[in-house]
Amino acid sequence: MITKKAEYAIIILAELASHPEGTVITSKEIARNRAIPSNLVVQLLAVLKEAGWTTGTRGPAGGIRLLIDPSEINLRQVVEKIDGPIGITRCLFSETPCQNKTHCSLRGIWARAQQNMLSVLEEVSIKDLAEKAAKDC
Amino acid sequence: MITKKAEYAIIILAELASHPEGTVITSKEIARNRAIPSNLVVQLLAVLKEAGWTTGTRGPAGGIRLLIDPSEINLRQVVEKIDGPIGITRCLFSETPCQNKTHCSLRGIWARAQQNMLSVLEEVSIKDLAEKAAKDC
DNA sequence: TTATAAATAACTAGATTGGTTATATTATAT
DNA sequence: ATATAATATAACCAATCTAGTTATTTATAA
Repeated sequence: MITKKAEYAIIILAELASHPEGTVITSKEIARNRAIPSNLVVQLLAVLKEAGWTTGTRGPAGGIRLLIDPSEINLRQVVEKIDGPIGITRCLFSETPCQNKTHCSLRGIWARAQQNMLSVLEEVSIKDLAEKAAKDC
Repeated sequence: MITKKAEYAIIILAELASHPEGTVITSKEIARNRAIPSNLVVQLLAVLKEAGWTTGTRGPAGGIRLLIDPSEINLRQVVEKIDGPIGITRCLFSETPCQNKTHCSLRGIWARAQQNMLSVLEEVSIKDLAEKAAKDC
C-alpha cells in the first residue's frame, strides 16, 4: 500500500509548487494549510531535501522552497522516495522467482498489474497536480 | 499490498482446477504440491468454501474439489475474498473525500491507478492461470 | 544575544502479516 | 462398532509496518 506519508509528501510538494517562485514557506505553514501533523512535515522534508527536491533556510524569515521544476517530478518518484520500492505483492520484491509453477506464472501477472498502476503515477507530475487543485477550487 | 494468503488461495484454486473433474485431492496434498504450510491451506479452504467455490468431504478417501467452473473466478475476486476490499492507498477506503484541495485531486488519480491494476486481475481467471502453468512446464 | 526556524534522532502505540497450535467434528474402511 | 483419515473452527503469537510523537541540536535574522 502507498502510505499516508508518501501522500503527505506529494501534497507538500504540490503546496510548494503552488507558491510564487523565489518565496519561501515555513514547514508550519505547510502543516497548517494542508492539515498535516507539523512534525511529520518536518520529517518528510528531510527526505525531500535528501532527494534534492527542496531546501530550507533556518532562522527567522527562513523557510522551504523547491529546488527543481515541479513538472520534472512525477508521483511515482515521490512515492518510491518515501516508501521505498513499490510492490503490490511480496513476490515482486524477491529477486528470483520461486520454483512453484503456478506461482511463477502469477509473477508475470502481478508485474503487469503493477506496471499498469505505476504508469498512471508516472504520467502525473507535481505541477499537474498543483494546477489541477487550483482549477478545482 | 496483496497478501501472501491471497496468493496462496489463488494457487490452491489453480491446483484444484488442474485436477481431473470428479476426483478429489486432500488439503495435505495441496500443501505438499505447492509448498504452502499445511495449516494455512486448511485455513484458506475455509474461506474458499464460504465463497461457494470449493467443498470438502471428510473421512478416509475424502478431499477437496471445485464446485464451480474455474473460468468463472478471476484473480480480483479471490484477492478480495481473502484480503477484503483492495485499496492502494488508505484514502480510497474512506467514503467521503477529504477537504484538502490537493488531496481531493489526488483521490481521482489513485482511483485511476488502482483501476488500471485491477483490470489486469479481472482479466485473468483461475482457468487461465492453471492452463498457463501447465504450458510453462 | 535572543527568538525563530530548520534539521536530526529516537521513541511509541496500534494494526497487520504470516503464520502456529489446539480442538472439534464427520465419514468411511475395516 | 470403532479406529482413523480427513475437514472444520477458533484462538493465539512473534515480527514487522504505520503513523505518528517527543526531544534535542544547529543556523540565522533582527
